[in-house]
Amino acid sequence: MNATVAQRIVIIDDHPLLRKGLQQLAELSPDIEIIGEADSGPEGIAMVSELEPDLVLLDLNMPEMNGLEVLAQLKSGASTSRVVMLTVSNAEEDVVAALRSGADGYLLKDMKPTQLMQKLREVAEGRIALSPNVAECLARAMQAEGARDTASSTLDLTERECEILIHISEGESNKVIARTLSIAESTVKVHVKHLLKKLGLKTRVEAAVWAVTHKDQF
Amino acid sequence: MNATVAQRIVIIDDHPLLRKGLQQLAELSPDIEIIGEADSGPEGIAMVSELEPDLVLLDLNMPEMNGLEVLAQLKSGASTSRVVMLTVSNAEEDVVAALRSGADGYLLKDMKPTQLMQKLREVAEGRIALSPNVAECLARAMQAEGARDTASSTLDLTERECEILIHISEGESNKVIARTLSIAESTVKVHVKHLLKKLGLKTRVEAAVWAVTHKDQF
DNA sequence: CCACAGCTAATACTTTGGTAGTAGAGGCCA
DNA sequence: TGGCCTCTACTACCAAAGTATTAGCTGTGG
Repeated sequence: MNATVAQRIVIIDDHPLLRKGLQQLAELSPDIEIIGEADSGPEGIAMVSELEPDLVLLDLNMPEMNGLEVLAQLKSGASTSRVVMLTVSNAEEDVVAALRSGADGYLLKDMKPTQLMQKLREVAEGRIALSPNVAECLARAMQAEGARDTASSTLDLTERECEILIHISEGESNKVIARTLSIAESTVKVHVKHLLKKLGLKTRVEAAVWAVTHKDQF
Repeated sequence: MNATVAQRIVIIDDHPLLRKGLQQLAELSPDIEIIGEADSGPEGIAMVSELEPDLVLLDLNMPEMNGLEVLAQLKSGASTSRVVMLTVSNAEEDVVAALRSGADGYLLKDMKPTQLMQKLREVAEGRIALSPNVAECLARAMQAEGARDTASSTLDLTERECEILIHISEGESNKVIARTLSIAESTVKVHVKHLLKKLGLKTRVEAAVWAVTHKDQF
């Protein structure tokens, strides 16, 4: 293949210790060369646009700027670098979000060093690198998504309904909601009835629980 | 001081990369020697009882066996090793729990290597090592604790009340709860009234929200 | 201009929730 | 044994929630 030239890699990770570990590992692999390290998102983005590495290893959990944001910026910019997430989180949401945002791989930090190097070589060949667990995780996410599509799909609450749903989730009664919004209680009831129908629920208690567990997505 | 002999250290952490980083670091410090590595709690406990290191570096988030459990076992056993948590989490609860369980330090993995080494030397001198942020975190925890003592303090729901609270948080009506528990609706009402009083709430909606946000702690 | 969607409001009615007080059965502990 | 707690259950009453129907007022878009 194209193993004649070493892969040029940039690491974006706020953990110096982990960066040291990767460096040491790279020294043992002639086909892999670490040409830059950044310990924050913004710094990493700058470095990537300057060095144009073949591969970016990107941590998900960083202070200041989230890894997913960094990923989005890298992928929306002019860079042609491939980006592999290297993180401790194998939470479904993170995996799915990363891949949706165009990540070229998702590896967990608890991999064995030799496995990790192997995966990086696979990425160089154009493949998508996934830790073993992550594949399973993806499968579950797909299942969950399927279930969701059959059930809900209609999350088109009006502004007013959203507003009232929030008040419900704070334990307020129709009367109180009416007072704080300066409308009649009967009006609040109408909105409540509508939002219950739209969410496929039967009582405000279910609505409250739904609201707190699905916080941001409505 | 007693810097004539190198500190003998055991690392318990499931991240090989991080262990490599620490090793490399230790090679540069003549007064620190890593005599063992374990990538799981049980393995680590066995290793500590065998090697009797001066210091144990212990990760908090590990599969199989939680770092706090490992800490508890180490501290309850015959070992005289000092134990320092080395982790990514600076969540208040974790810090507080670790120190309560007898940890001799709490360091974050995003420390600079030189700082880390310095902290380890401090531990050797009998001091408690804390990452800068952690101290602030502790202060907040203490404040929160004070507030809690004045406000709640009475989380002594009976088994039945807990059970019913869970059903409420799943949106079930008193009637349904009664049927599934095979008791009268009037009895359910009694339990609901009691748990509302104990939690200082007014409606089942508030109770439902409280339950989902405080999930495990009741 | 008309149709449509969203917000408003009212009335009337049923169901559910929450409070208060009383009370019996069983377990636990001093 | 007597006191205390938990779980059970009832009655009666009032407040809150939810349903159904009707309807006026806006603004947007075909």
